[in-house]
Amino acid sequence: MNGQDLGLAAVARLAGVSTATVSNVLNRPHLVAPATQERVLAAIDELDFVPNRAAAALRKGTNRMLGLVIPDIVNPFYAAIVDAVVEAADRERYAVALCVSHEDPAREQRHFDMLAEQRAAGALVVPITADWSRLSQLRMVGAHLIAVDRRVDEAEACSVAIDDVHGGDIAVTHLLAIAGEGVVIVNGSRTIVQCEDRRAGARLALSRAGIEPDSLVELEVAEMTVEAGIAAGRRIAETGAPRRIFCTNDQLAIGVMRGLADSGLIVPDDAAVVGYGDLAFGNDEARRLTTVGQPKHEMGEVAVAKLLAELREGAAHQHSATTFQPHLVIRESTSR
Amino acid sequence: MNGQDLGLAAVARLAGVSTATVSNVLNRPHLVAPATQERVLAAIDELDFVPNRAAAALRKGTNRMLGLVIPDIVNPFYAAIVDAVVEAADRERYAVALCVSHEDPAREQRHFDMLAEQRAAGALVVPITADWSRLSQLRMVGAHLIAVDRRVDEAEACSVAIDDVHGGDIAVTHLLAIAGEGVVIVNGSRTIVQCEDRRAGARLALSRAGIEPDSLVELEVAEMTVEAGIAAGRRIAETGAPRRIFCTNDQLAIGVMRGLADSGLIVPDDAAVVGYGDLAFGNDEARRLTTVGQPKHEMGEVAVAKLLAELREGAAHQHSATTFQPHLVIRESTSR
DNA sequence: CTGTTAGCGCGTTCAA
DNA sequence: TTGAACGCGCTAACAG
Repeated sequence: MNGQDLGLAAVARLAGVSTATVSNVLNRPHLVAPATQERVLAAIDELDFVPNRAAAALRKGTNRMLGLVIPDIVNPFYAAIVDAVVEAADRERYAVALCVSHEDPAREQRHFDMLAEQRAAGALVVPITADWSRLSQLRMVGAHLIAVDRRVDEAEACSVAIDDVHGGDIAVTHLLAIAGEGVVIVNGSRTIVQCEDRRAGARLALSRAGIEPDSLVELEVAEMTVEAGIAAGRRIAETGAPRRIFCTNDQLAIGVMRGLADSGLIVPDDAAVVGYGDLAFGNDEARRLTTVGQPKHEMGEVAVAKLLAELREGAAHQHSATTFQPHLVIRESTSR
Repeated sequence: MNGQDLGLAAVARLAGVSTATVSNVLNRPHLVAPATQERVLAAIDELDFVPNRAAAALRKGTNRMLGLVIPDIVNPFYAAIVDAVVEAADRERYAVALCVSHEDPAREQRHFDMLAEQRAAGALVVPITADWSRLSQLRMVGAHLIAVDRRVDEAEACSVAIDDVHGGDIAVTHLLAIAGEGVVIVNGSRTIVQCEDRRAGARLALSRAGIEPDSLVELEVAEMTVEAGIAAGRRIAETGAPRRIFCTNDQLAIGVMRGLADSGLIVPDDAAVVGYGDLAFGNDEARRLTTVGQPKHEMGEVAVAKLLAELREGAAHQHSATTFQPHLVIRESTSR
């Protein structure tokens, strides 16, 4: 056990072969005679040889590493994506450089620069703005990019995203099957794409059911938090708004149920509530909430798969955009 | 804007200087005359030159990258640590290679191998076993290791950890100041170090108050979940156990409050409950829960600081173990 | 202050 | 099937 690091050469010397042969047993074992292989492996073991990826990266111009750029790691939605990506990458022996942009474009830019300098083979990115051109520097050095949780023109790049319109659709379609009149949506700002899409889906569901979409009662909240949900729930109870309620995330839904309870309205008896996200919070209210589940893990896995495919295919590669369909997770909050 | 990558040499040629000078303006600008610097920077800009870290890493034998090995990323406790680490590393222009061991030693080993091959400058690791010797391979290639959330002998390595004994102590000391008789602890398996430590702290608090530690009523649960907490809460209500309750994590505490409520016992009027962790769940029950807060962010930051210090100091470095003191976050669940 | 030079460890020709 | 030799892009001496 020595701490020195003489590289292939030392191994080659000990095994009585050339460095090329050592390199071959490591990377293209089929080209080396079994006997030689064994000798080399023994030498590697003997010397505790650890291949130097930096040298390989320099030589090959690309590194067995990929970047993952997300806006926030504490958010369980992104955490789930990170989990999936890291696992898929690990399976293929890729390192994952995690970058958290915190919604700061300058920081995001620095991350791209860094990944470019590392000669990362590619990057999975949840961009904080729609300005895809900022990603050009990564492109330049041959890195490949996949947009995650964002749909991007197939001329630009591969992307994976979740169909939020469909999510809103199935949520409200489900509500419409429950006895009652009218539907209310508790939504965040419509400037957020996801919020707008979920709303569009809700209206679509109404239309399909032969109901005027404008009859949808809309409650917009500034922050999509439990607190805002509570306030919304109270307002719904007080104003006699519809008792079939679609909340565009789970926190809002949990809050709404509380707000309703404050006014003596019990879910699901007096009202039906659907949330969105199906995030694993530590409480069991979430376990009672009917919600729209997103295939986060699958999205992460496919993102990695797309990236690796793009690397493999080279110039022949055709970008593709995959959209995942969310699914309804039916639980107590709508069981009447 | 070309996609080619001719390196320092191209920049040097365009700026009419040598490669060494270009390298200097990048890494030691103070050694270069301002005028020259400007010319070089202009050339860099002109060619969209992106330095190649792999080459630098090869040359220097170490990479501006550090590994972060954790058991689980979906767990908000680790997510918070990742957040802190990534931010601190980013500030120093270090890339962070995230590895998730999923409690699998073989996988953890692969991660270490990979980090060694990448010639990561160091790694922060939450080891899944106490077998510190397995980390020797990383050591060998000059990587430096910091143990996170684990206390390690200072002869071995630097470490950062949280004093769970103290956490149990302050939790129960707080409970003892509330009117009532006896204390019950709802705890996970004592084979888990954290659980055992929190219990020890609880007993310590009793002793200090002149109470026989064995009077502590102990409820052990198999899984530290909300469900288990509910069951425990019911049991407490039924058996007339003490109404001053210390739960060794927040999920248990939330469950206990529910279980008590099922039997008509209202917190804080009929019982006082303290949790542990102060994790940001999406519900506001957590916002009402008195709990033991852990300085997760600080721990992550200090871990990075220790690593960078170790890198800077070289052979002169003395390992150190820092223990963070948790603090009580007093909220409604104990306000009587 | 700047240029010259010599590798860092590896992968990949091309010959043998 | 194996070996010799070159160079990937950069940094660190050292010289000027």
